[in-house]
Amino acid sequence: MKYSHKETEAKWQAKWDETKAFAAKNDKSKPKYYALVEFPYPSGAGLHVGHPRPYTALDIVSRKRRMEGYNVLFPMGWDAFGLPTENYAIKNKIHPRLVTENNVKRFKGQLKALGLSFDWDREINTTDEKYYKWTQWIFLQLFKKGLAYKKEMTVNWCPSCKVVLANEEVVGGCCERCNTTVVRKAKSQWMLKITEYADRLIDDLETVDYIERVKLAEKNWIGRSYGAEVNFDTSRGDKLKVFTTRPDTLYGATYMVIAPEHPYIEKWQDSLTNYDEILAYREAAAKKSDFERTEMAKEKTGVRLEGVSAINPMTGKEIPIFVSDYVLITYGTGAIMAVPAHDDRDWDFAKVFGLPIIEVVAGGNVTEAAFTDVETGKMVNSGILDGLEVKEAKEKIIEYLTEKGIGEKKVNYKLRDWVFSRQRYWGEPIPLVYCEKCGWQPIDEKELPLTLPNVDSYEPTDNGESPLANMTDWVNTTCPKCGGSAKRETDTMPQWAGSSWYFLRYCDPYNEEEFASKEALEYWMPVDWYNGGMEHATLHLLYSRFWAKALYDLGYLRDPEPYLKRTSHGMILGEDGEKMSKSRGNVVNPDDVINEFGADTMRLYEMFIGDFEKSAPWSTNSVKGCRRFLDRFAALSDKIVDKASPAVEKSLHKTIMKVTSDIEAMKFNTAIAAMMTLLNDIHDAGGADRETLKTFALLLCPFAPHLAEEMWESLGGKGLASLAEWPKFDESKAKDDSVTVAVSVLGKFQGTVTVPVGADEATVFAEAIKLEKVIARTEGKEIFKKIYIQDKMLNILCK
RNA sequence: GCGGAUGUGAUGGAAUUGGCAGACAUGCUGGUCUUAGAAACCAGUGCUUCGGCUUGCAGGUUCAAGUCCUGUCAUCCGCACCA
Repeated sequence: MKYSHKETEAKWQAKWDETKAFAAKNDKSKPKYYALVEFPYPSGAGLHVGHPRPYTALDIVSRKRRMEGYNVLFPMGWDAFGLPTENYAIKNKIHPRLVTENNVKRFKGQLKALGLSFDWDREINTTDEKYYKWTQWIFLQLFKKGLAYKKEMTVNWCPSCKVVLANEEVVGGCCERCNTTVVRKAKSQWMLKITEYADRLIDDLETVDYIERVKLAEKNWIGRSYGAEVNFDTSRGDKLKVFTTRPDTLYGATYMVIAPEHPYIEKWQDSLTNYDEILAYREAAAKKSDFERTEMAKEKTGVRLEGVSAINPMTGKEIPIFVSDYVLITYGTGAIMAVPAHDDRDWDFAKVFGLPIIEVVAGGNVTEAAFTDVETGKMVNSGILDGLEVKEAKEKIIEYLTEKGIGEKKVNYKLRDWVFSRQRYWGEPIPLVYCEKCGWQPIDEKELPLTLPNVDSYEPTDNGESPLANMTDWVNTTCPKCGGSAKRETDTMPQWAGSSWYFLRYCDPYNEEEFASKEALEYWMPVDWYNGGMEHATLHLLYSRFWAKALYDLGYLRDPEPYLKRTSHGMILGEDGEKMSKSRGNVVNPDDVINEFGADTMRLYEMFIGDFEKSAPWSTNSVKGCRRFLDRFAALSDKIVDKASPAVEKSLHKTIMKVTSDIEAMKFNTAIAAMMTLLNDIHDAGGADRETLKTFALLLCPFAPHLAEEMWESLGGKGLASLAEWPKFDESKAKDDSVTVAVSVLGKFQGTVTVPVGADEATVFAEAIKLEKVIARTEGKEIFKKIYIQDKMLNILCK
């Protein structure tokens, strides 16, 4: 059989489409399997060779599941709201909807060319009104549940995009999208209370099968830490509250620090003799971006509050209070007790300001550096805690503080609430109106979707309002509660909104009454296997788990976790080993590869390139190797013999075993290597029988489906290979009858002997002692021990 | 600084529980075919002074270490004053 990838691919893609071979049926008699890949943002650049890697991997899993008899849901859609489209639209004066349409068309064509077995009948698009109706609806449920609130806050502001960015969108102090340095700006924003779910987002990780690094990334991002809140009396007669994870070191607190934005600065104004100096420091801190602020981390700065001091509750000593930007207003209480002997930052600060460093945990040398070890030290200079270990001291002091009413146990998180407002056009309108009398009111759910009006210009206004703010017709409305005049919210939702629940919509994509029917959700959810980028572990993954939990709490979902299993793929790098980028000029275009070598080769190579979880550089030469394999496979149809040799039969069963288990373990590269070995074996044997080749075609089908179908058909296979039964192996046929056993003398390898499988030590030894090298090594020596691992090795010890 | 990962031939990478390091592929060398090239096919391919030596480096545990332990170096990624 001559292999022409263009013909073969066109033929089978058409056939799959016609027969709707991969449509997920609502057939509840079969066990379901929901495989999910992250839906792409349809950018103008088209598909990138990085995209097909995760898609092909889960396509392989999905195809195998279908062949194993599962009812498989493997859907695809478009996460199409977002900044690049809007920026492109502004620049080229095209409506973002049109830009999106074109990009989707391009992406879809490219994905189809890869022969991915998506159920295109369930395609969704986050910018579709019928879709974002439900994004808005879910937002309203969150609002009604008290999970959305408006807050005046300093936000990350990108002066170029003129948009507020979430912390997660700020990379190295710069806008994730345009790389402009981000500044801080006060703005009233809609926030979602993801922090209310912090504990559950951590604790429920125990119930799911995520790869460890994803769990760790989420845990670190949420950053839960246990400690205590302690109230310090001040000379003003009020109390200054701090959070600390080291209450055990309380005796060593020799000063306190508050954040520049701390409200007590105003409160204490009349007592502060250097108020102007403090205000000047605050202003200087506010001008710095977060990035500059951390850049300055090496040098500690600050100003002492003259006129107010605090009392260490354990020592009774008066201690000074400082304002310094190394304390953040957004974490804990915005104030700390400083223990320079046992905290690096406090130590640095104390050195700059000549503050006392009092050791309270023995074990280090606090004149040299802070001693922060919590495992080995013993408490000293600590009154009631003396002699205790750190852990014991922590418990005892918290008990004491609680009893005296000075403090209490407290848990804190690094996770912040989610800034949910964007001053942009191309996003879901937030379905709320503001009434002078009634405050913020949700619009009537019957009015959903609240659609994006057409505007003349998509550019944000200079004062940072969304372009929608200029649409007075749209903005002015009536209050759903009192009927009086009211104004719509003109901010839109962030790109993360649509992707926070899309996996639910796939279950029932055309439902106009609900975001998905309970029935569909209960059949398909949760997602059985979700693969996606590592970069989403702390963003999309966390957000969508949060929404799923909120919907669960509201009774819309049966399970509190949306994904049973989460895996992550490595990046595909350029041939030079660097990240692919236009500026480096090392981008490989998938269209070219498909055109020259075919989709099957592309798929195979993407999987053969290396360990799925690790990044790997592209190599055009290696692509050829995959094509060569397919050519040689196709040529097998000319090498049909009546009966396969025993060697081929054994190789076949070994390969079925290997491919079957490797797919489950995401070891696609070794699965392919196993099939290459089978091909070599058949080749060496001069061919194989029809049934062996048919089985081979089925094994290859998830990886290179077009050629596999062609082969299957030419060998007389019935129906589609893609829907045939997954091959079974016979373990007894995969077993070897004889095995080579390695022989060592004193741990050094000397040679091998071939013995029947399961041979005992005496048999192996009898053969081994005939080896020349073994004779030379053991001659005239006393053999005092033999170590034999059945079927593997024999080690002879002599002296 | 903290957290995570990775170091194996010329290259991408294989190698359950410690048990023949280098599967599979690329590249390279030689050959067959061809006027020639490409393709295809066949043979070879870690290094070696032929004793041996080899999984970043240095130790250790073990009959046996790429794999376990200690230390160290390098690279990549993420977070970044989170008290």
